[in-house]
Order: sequence, then C-alpha cells, then structure tokens
Amino acid sequence: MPIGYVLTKNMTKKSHSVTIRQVAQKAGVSVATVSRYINQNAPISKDVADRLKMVMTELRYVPHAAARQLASQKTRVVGLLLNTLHNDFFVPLLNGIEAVVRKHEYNLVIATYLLGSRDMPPPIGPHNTDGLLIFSDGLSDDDLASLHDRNFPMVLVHRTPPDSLKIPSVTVENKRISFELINHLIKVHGRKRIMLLRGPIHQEDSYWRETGYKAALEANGIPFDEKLVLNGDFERHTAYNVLHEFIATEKQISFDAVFTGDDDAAIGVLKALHEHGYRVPEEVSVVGFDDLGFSAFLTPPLTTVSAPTETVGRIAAEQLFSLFDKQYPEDDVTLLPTELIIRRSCGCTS
Amino acid sequence: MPIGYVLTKNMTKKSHSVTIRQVAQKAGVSVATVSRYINQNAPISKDVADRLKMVMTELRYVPHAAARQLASQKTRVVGLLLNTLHNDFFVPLLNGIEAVVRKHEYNLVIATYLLGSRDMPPPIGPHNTDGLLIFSDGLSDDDLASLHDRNFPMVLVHRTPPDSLKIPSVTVENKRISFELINHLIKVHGRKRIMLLRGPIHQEDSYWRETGYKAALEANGIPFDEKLVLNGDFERHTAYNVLHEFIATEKQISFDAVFTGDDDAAIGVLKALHEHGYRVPEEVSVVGFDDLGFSAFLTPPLTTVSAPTETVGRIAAEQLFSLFDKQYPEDDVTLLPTELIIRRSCGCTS
DNA sequence: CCAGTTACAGTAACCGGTTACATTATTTCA
DNA sequence: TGAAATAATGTAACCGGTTACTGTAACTGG
Repeated sequence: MPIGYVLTKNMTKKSHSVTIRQVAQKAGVSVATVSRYINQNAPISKDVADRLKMVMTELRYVPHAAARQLASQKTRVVGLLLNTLHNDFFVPLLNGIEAVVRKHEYNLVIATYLLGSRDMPPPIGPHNTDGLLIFSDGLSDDDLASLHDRNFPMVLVHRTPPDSLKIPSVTVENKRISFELINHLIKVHGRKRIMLLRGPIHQEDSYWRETGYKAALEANGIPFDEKLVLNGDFERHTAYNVLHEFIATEKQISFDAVFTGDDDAAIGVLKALHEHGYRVPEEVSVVGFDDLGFSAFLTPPLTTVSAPTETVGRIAAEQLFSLFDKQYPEDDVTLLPTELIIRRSCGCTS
Repeated sequence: MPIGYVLTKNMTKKSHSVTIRQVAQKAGVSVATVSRYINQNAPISKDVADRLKMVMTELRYVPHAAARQLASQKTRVVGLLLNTLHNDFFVPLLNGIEAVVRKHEYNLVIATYLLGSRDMPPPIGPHNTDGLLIFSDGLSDDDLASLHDRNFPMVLVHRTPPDSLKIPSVTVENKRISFELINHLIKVHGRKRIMLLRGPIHQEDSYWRETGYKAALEANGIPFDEKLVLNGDFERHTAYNVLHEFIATEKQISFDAVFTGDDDAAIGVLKALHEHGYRVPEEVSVVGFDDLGFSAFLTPPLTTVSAPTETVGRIAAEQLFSLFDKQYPEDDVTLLPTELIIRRSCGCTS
C-alpha cells in the first residue's frame, strides 16, 4: 500500500434514531418479532412481549414513520384539501374531522390548493396520504376523476361529485332552507328589494342558496333584479368592501334586505351598513347562513340558518375511514338537515 | 422437473404506482439521473432533462413521499401541536402558519395532544416531521427537554421555554396591555369590582393577563378579591356556563365589570349577562383579548386588545424554517406588540 | 402413536427513493 | 499539449421498516 493512501472511511450517517434492529438485538429476538409486536398482528409469547416492552421504553424507540409507510404501503395519514381557510367556518369543520382522525390514530395534513396553480400536482394525494377529504372546489373535476380512476379513497365536503363519479359526498341542505329564509323576509317583513351577496362562483353552497333565493322571489311574484346581486366569497373583508363600494357608487339602487350568503360575510355586511348609517333591521334586514359561534352575539343578533358543520366534518371523516375498509356509504350524497334560526337582524323581535 | 412441480410465482404487489425506475427505463437513463433531475441537485444535460420532463408527465409520475423521506432522512413536513382547537383564535394563527409552510413547499400536519394522555408518544415528532410548532401547553416540559436534547427543531407559540432551554418562542405582550385595559376600566369608568375570568390554568397568556390585572388593581388601591376570579379556558361555552353558574349561586357577590380573558370567552360572558338581565356596559363593563374578527360586531362592540395572531403564526413558522438552516433567531423570545382597542362594551361611547 | 394444526419465531427480499463512489467525455489552462 | 478540473451519467449500497416463506416445538384428535 503506497504511502499517502487514504482510507475511504465509511462515514456512517449520523442518524441517531433508534432502529428496529437495535431493539431486536437488545431483546434477543429477530426484527420480524419486534415488528409483529408493534403491529399486534401475530401471536407473541408473553415473556418476549414483556421484554420488548421494556427494551422499547428503555431505548425510547419510536418506529420511523416513513419506513413503515414505504414497507406497508399505507401512510396512516388523511389529507384535508381546502381552497382557503380565511373563515371561522373551518373551526367546527376541523374539529369534527380532527376528532375522528385522532380516534383512528391517523394523522391529519392540511393543505390549501389554489385552483389557479395548475401544472403543479396538489401537495397531498396518493403519494403521501391514504385518502382525502376535499372541501368544496379544492380540486378540479379532472383531478377528481383521475384520482377516482385510480381508486383512491376520497370524500367530498360541501360539494357533490361531478358527472357519475361514485364519490361519497357530505353536505347540507341549502336550497329549501334558503327559500324559507327569503320567504320569511318577504312574507313576515314585507321585504321586496332583497340583495344577494353571492359566495365564491362555482361553489355549490353558493349556487343552491342563490337558487333558493330566486325561487322564493318567484314564488312571491317579485322580479329578480340582477343589480341586487353582488359577488362575494364568504369572507368578511370582501363582503365589507363589496357592499361599501356598492353603496358608495350605486346610491340610486335601493334595497331593504341583504342575504349575505354566510355568517362570516354577514359581519362585513353589518359593518358596511352601520358605517353608512343604515339601521338594521329597521331599514335593512340582514340574514346569514351557518350559525357560527358568534352569530347570536352580533349587533343585532343574526337571523341565519343553522348548519351542522362539525357533524359534516365528523361524518365525512367517518365515511373516509369506511372507504378504507371498502365500505361504501349507503347514499352517495349525505345531505344534512339545516334549520332556520330567527333572531333580530331580519326584523323579528325575539 | 417432476410432474406437479409448483412454481413459486412472484406475485408482484399490485402497487400500481409509477416508480422512478419505470421513468428511468422509459427515458433510457439511470434512476440516479432521474433523482437528480427531480431534486435539481446536480447538472443534467438539456436533452435528458427535456426527455425526463415528457416521460414524467406522460407517466403521471409523482415521487413516493415515504420513499424520499426514508432515503433522505427528511420529511418536508412541519407539525403543529395544539391542545385544542375549539377557538376562533386558531383561524388567523393557522392562516399565518399555513402561508409560510406552503411557501416553502412543505406539508403541515396538525395534531391535538391532550396533556392527560401520557404513556403514548405524541402523534407527531421526530419520526414524522422535520420540526414542530408547539402551541401553548401542547407538550410537557419533559417532552420539550427531551426533544431539545436530541436537537430537534422546534418553535414555541404563546409559551416561553422552560428553564434555560434554548428554544425560540413567539408570543405577544400580555401583562402591560392587561394592566392598561384594567386601568382603563378603573380610571375611566370607575369600576371597582372587576371580575376576572381566567384562561386555562398554567397557560402563559392567562398567567400574564392575570398578573396585569392584579397589578392594575394594586396600582389603584383596589384590594384583590379571590371571589371575583372564575376559572375558564378561553372557550365560549365554558365561559357561559361558569358565569351563569356564578350568577345563579352567588347572588350576593356584586361585580361591575368582567375581564373575560379572551374574545371567545367574551361571547359566552355576554350571553350569560344578557340572559340574567345585566345591561352591558351600563351596569357591567366587559373587556376581552385578541380582537378576533367578530369582536367589533358583538352587542355591544367589544373593547379588547388587538393581538397580531396571524403574524405570530407567520413568524413562528419562519423561525422554524430558519432553524432548518441552523439559523437561530436573534432573540430567544419574540414578543409582539399588542394594542388597546376601545369600543363600547367597556362603557366608552365610541 | 402419528398426521394435522397451531403457536411462535427467524431469514431475507422488498418498498421507492437518495447518494457515495466510479467512470467517461469534454473543457480549461499553465 | 498534457494535466487537472468539470460535466454528465451509471452502479449499487443504503434508509428502517413489513411480510412471505420456512422451520420447530407443542398440541389435538382419532
């Protein structure tokens, strides 16, 4: 060996993490046995089990998630795909989902996916989750179809599946209750110039609420006036801006009520109305949707629709876990009931 | 070969997913080259790159996350550990965090960890994340120390590190502003029997707000009265129940103001007061903390403290990513400024 | 008493990437 | 112009688990 010869050191990666082989060695068993103990999927003798338990706590062994995932081809992760989370609506939804996910000892990863950012695959999908909860328009129809073809477990939330794709869907009753809400404004409070603040375009809740709104107008012989329709996105700041702008520039257009689309937007609407000196509900009725936690405490208390959002989250998550067991829910779309909540902002005195 | 010989079929796992080797083969290169192309960490000739791009889209290739994680020893996931998420407070926090995480093209996994559930390792940790954002008392001091010893990247949110552990921490100014808030009630509105609705015990914000409260009383020569302290948890339903109970059973104890601890609790407080016929702010002043989205719209509009919660989330996340690059923030604890927001519920007329 | 089960455990291939090391062709530059 | 540096790629060992396949001993029933 020539002088100056340099040993090629095996610079072992300083992965300090304890591995299953170390556990196996220390306990005097094979790695397979350790694995079986961890997963409880094969009988292990009592004393080996006890020994492993000791060794594992002593070594502070925690199985490496990625290694398990790679070997077992399952991630024990469910993904929640949203388009935005600028809305208090997500608190109850997330609560429902998280509770179920935790119960099943899965992890929950949250991602927002702007429909604009194409050409980039969504951050979560089959490569890093076992299934997806897809909120509203969190994913395009095409992507949905593509995942469906690959038989990837998914449940839609507040959105029904496109075409005839068999994807379970959990949402709430929008149209009938919106009809009743608007009907209430007309019949009880004599409102005739009811403004509609839309939600995001192409959003289903938004669509059905608008449909119910129109149906109520028609049922009462009130002509639909395009000028009374504003475009919002279920977001309080947008709502404020849009209405503020409207009032400032379209003074000649009168209105005596606002259907805000959802309660978050209602906050913005109330603020704009207040700042412009409209008295609610004397001059203008305001009604929302969702009955969020704060809605009963607004000025005035908000007439709205109670939607079981936490339950939506819970059921959607449960259905996803059922899909993991190849159990398809009875009904393709689970439509949860909604309920009229009459408070002060429509003009009622309760 | 004897008759009846049975071939041991290589029942290939029907893992339909496209692998890097398929891409490599189809593009006529080695897997190493594909890997290099994906990670852009070594020069690739133009035409090979083009070819790979085509093949990858054609095959709809998406790298298997677990395999990458296992091989590279990094997960590209940050974990957010909460104790609960029953609070609208999390919406802005989550927003701030998510924005940063997405910018870095990482994934965000959310877990709630009940401090009670010991003997079970937290659902997220070094085995499945590159770093943790730990909210409040989402993890015990011991666990914190243990992770710190292993040099695991963490940033604390709304909590300062125990002992002398060098863990970056991002939170808001609580004590001084609470002092000012209570001082306002006393000096401006002549309140003397100010009730304190505590947050969760051992929660730092709660502690400092209480400290500020006591300091203000003392500075004004008002004796601290233990009877005026109620235990809440920053949650509207608890707040409602606790105050409701108090009013029902302790009629003889008078009070003329309530410091609700946070705005979410303020909702419950307002409801309870309203139901029992107290007029706010004429008879009782109510003040909160956080200035959540709805606070300006409560009945009456809530006097509170504006806390830059979204910024807290953003900065905490940024600091975590800095830690990934071995950059420790200048200050151990980043204390974000808070601001008094005077509205109607304290008695002011604005 | 023996064939057929069952309980328990070990060996080693495999999951789908990353990367150290080796190799060849092409530049760069003294 | 020849040595050294650089560019572009390939080979194969690994990452840390899971599990198919085997093997042995104890048990069971006829």
